[in-house]
Amino acid sequence: MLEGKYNFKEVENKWQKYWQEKGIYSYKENSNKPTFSIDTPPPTVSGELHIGHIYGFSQADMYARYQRMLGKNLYYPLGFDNNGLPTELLVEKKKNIRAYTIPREEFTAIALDLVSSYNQSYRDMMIHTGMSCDLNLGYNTIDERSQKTSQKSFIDLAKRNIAYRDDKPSPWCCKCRTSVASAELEDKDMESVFNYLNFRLADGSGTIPIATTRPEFLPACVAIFVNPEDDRYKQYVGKMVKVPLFEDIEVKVLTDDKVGIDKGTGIVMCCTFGDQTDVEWWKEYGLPFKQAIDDGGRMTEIAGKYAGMKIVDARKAIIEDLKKEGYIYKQDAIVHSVKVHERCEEGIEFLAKKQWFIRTSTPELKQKWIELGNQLNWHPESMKARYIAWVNNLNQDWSISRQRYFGVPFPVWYCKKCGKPHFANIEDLPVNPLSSQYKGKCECGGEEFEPETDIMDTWATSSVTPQINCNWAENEEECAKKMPMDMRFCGRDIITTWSLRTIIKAYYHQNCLPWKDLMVNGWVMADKGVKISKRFANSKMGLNDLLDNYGADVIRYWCANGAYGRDVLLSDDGVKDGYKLINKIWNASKFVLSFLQDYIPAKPNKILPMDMYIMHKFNLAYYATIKCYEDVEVGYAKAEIEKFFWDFCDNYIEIAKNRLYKPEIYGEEAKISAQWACYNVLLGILKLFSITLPHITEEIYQDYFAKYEKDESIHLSLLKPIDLDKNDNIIECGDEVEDIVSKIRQFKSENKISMKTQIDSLEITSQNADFIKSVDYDIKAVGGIQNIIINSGENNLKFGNIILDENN
RNA sequence: GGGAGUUUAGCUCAGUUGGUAGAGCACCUGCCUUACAAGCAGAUGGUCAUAGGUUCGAGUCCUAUAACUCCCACCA
Repeated sequence: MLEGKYNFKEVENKWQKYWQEKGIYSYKENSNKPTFSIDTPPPTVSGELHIGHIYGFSQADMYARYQRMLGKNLYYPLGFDNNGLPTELLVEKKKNIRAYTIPREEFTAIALDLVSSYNQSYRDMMIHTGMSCDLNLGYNTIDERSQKTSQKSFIDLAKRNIAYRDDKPSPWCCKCRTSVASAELEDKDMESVFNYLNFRLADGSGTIPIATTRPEFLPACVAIFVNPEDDRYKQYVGKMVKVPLFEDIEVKVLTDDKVGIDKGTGIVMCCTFGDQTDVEWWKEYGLPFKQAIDDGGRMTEIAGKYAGMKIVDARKAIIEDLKKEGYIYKQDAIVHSVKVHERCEEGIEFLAKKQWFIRTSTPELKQKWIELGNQLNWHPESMKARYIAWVNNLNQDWSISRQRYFGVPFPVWYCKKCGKPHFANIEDLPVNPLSSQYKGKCECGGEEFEPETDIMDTWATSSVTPQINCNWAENEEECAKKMPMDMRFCGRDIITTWSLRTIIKAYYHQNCLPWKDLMVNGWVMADKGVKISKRFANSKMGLNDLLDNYGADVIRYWCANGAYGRDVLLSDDGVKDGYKLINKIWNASKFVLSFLQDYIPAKPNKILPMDMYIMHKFNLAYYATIKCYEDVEVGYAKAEIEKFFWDFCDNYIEIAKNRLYKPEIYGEEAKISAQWACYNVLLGILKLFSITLPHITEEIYQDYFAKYEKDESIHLSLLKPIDLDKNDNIIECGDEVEDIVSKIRQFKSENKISMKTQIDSLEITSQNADFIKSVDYDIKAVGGIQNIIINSGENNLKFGNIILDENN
């Protein structure tokens, strides 16, 4: 029997253990139930989980629980993304080491060790927040199965010439010492200086003005551009110009309409490579290649006396010298936005290095991605527009190689003689080319091979999670049967990366969609415009504190907030809201069940009108709630059942309790009727609430209902409406009774008297006089009315005298 | 510059196919009522960002404008 105050800590802990021990959420391999498979996004192991993760996960978990309670067998794994740069950076930070300074095996060992302790804490947190994934189905993106899948994917694509190797210039982070994909870049406003330089014409006939923020690129200057329409500079086109400080370099003045006439001086220097435009010009005009900056962000040999300096130091020194030599005629301080690497916020450079790319950006392919995007069910629908817009703007192939250490190696060796790549056998995967040899000969006769030292970007693995889940690496037939998976959820920030790339891989490998439905959740904002992130992990709003102060059910209640896909502002007040509901559920259940202790549920011969009414009203709420879940609107669903629940407490229980308390007055039959209604409605409410609030509902279910309902857990029970005969007017009539009760309360409130104060008479005129007559005992009891007179006619109430208690 | 989103009560947000503006919180007035004062009952509060248009009728549809947010492009 439920007693005392609700102790969420004890209760949540108890059932979390029970669910794990009993395997309540386990996937049943040989079940005859239909499977519902979820491609859970493996959270990136890069620090602490925060409320932002839980927000997206718990909303998806609610949809998963809904599917489970429709009788489906859930394939609902929880993987972890723990390879690649984010994890490597975490290891470097936590262990205070730099990956490139120690042997790779050593670093990997340290990383694996750290990763496993983080996995454990992530898993625990998922359990503590009431997630219903099957932890036995998990994977790590660094484990053997994932590596095998990623490598197989790579070999498959490379052999079909969909993956290719090229040394086209691509974004490079000098701090992380690796190439990065353009999708991993962010804009950041930086203070800088616009330097106006006079370049001298080679024929000594004068100077031309050029403005630059990056004078350290002068040694890599390969051309000068003006706009062909710019009359000011027409006479210089085709002339040679000496590069300041590097006078023996002479470059030609060319024209291109990408040059903005009113930007800077209207004359641009093209260097290899200051930015994306330089790359394009270099390609288009076949300009020479000069590398001024190395992997680590230092000046190269060609920078002469500046060689070896860091970029910023070289810039300072060069500006000094330019001033000394009289090249600078003006300097303007500006703030401009520059591309930075999202992981470390360091400005990126463009370096030409051999990288592996996957073809994604031809017009035909883009058309395909859009077609596939249109076949996918997006929740909410509006998120599709972001995807389509992104695909339309795709202009670069996807670079997948990274010059880092902790990740999936490329299973490839290059012939030392001709450079041709040779791939590992699929059966041998996973393979690390650094620790194994290529066994074979090259067509050119070469017998010596060089292993690839790069690793794959984390996205190259994260984009094959459906294939990992569906066992593609081991059994292609099984995978073909299982794909597309039913559902995937992710944050709106990774529509462009994770979703698109997973769609691309599924298309290339299985020629189908990776999933049927995609749920895209919004962000938790710490403040207007500030996304919550790991920085907030240890704040008052950190997960541990929230769990400690409020418990998982309250947090989940908060997560089921409003329209799906919207951002939400985190505030203490907002989180508190759920506490009230939990408390109410506890008290109402405790109260109702106290009248059901000696009751054995069975349909009674006679069901009283208001009892019939509340069951019909529950069914209405039931269907409304189900409709919301069908629409993947977990917040609306919660709101629907919650609305009904408060109505049930404040109106129905108030009516029923008189009959439950006093069978000697109202009769045993009236009590049994109310018990039947209470049993069914409370059970129904708990089941629907169990999706949002898995702990308190399980506690109440196990305390009372389990012995009759026989399900091992409320979470394995089936959602269903109460079995009732059709009854057309019951809702209208019952609502009118509630309305009359409400008016009685209003009357008492206006007269500032207690609700229990008696009124000697009430004259009710109603269009449903017969129904009102049939429940007059309920109205009398709940309203404290001594005599009721009921007439047929236009709805109206006439109150008699208030009977004042002389003791007051 | 291109695209997407947002703008409704003091705050956080709902508002389906056009038909009398809603909830929770806060505030105010009452109520110890044999589950719950973390409760109950009731009241106050809105030119639905602005300006036009379509319509018998617009928070909702159309056009324009403004502010904020995000994505992309540009950032010499």
